[in-house]
Amino acid sequence: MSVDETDAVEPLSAAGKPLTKRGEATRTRLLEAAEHVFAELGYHEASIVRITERAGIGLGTFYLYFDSKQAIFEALAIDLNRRVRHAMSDEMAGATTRIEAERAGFAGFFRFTAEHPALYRVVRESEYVSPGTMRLHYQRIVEGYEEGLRAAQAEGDVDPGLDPEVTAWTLMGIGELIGMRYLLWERPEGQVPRLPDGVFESVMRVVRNALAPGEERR
Amino acid sequence: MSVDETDAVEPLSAAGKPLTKRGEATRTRLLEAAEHVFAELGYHEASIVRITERAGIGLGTFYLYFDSKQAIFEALAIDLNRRVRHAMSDEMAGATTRIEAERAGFAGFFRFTAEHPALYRVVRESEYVSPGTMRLHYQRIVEGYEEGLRAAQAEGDVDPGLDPEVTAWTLMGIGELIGMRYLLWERPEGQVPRLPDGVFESVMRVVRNALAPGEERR
DNA sequence: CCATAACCTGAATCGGGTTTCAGGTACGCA
DNA sequence: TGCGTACCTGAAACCCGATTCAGGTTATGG
Repeated sequence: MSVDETDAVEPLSAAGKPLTKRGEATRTRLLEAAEHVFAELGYHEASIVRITERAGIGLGTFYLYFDSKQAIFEALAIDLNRRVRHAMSDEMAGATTRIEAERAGFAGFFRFTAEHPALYRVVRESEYVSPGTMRLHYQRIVEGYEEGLRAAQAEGDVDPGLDPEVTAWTLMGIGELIGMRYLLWERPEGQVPRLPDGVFESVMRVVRNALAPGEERR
Repeated sequence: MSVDETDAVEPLSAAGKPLTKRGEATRTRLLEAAEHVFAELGYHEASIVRITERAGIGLGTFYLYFDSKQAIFEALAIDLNRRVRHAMSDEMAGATTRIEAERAGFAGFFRFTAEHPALYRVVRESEYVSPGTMRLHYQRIVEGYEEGLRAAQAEGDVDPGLDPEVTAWTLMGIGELIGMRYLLWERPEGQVPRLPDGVFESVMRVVRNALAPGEERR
């Protein structure tokens, strides 16, 4: 699951110039503020003023770092995408079988979702704000997934009759709706939620069934 | 799968008065126009003027039928929800085994999605416009689903180790992302798209694997 | 300790869309 | 054919926030 290739990160100003330490810090504060504000209010209710206020920065300063409201939204979406993919692949690092990898990947995804509800809010809303960005998000996740499934099929870990691309999309769909239902809808006042163990195990059972080759089942 | 109980439909004006034939027709034209306009532009880009123009109706008339832009959006979301559930349950009517029912339900869902891309656009965006409406949508679908799975477990058609609620959400997730990817992203210029057979069969294989009790697999 | 880049500021401009309102128009029943 | 009810209309009032701009402030290295 090649996560790093895609992600060259060098912070630039709106004009495309490289930034000094100070500038970079300001840019980061804007992105952090944007994560909270967009997550709380959604794109249209959110305003630049709120973002800059939360960042403790003057309104005009915003435009030194981003061309527009849409631009910071896209930057944030891409940043969240990079971070969730890293969260997943970090977690999967030690896995030996495919099902172990799936379990770890899902765990990483759910953990990240719990800690960063903005992921959902921003990615799902990007469909309306910046469709290309949304596609990028899903495609980047599916890519690695598909690759992993194909390899696991070669190993005999996964039902060889499954189409890796389609299967990758189904698995992503499972993660998406389960996360939405059990992590975003039931959010204990101000706490980071946790997927109930029973739910996680149930999901993994569905996934195991779906992928298992031959007749194994427990 | 009790679809009808939920759906009492009697068209009212914004003031809550019942409507004559003429009024009802106007209301319907507004909803139809809204379906297209919201699907094409999304909530915020869409404007009342565009909706009324498309409906061939004066701007002011709009407010005789709906309190606000948000109100027609919600009405449309609820209408689409009702229609997609009917599409699914109609298709499932003849099925005898659970897997047949799943196949039929998915087919109905995909057909409806292909014909009414507004379903996705509106339901997914309702998360930002009217969160309660979105939850209603998913919950209403899951409800019937869960019930069906429980019954199928009793019949021995479905792995008894699965949690019906969680499983219902995973299946809905599968449908959602597959529909998005293969029906909304690849939309032949102005034609109603169709899920490639290969994709449909692959999805059904995942579903069959996921639900199958014991060791059967083909 | 000065020069010069890099960075910061927020009042004012500007554009756009929802909603209201004051006044018509069509339909159907006596 | 007259009259009340239900329906229709679009110009203008109103609200709101993204973006610009003319001019400060801070850091750094010579």
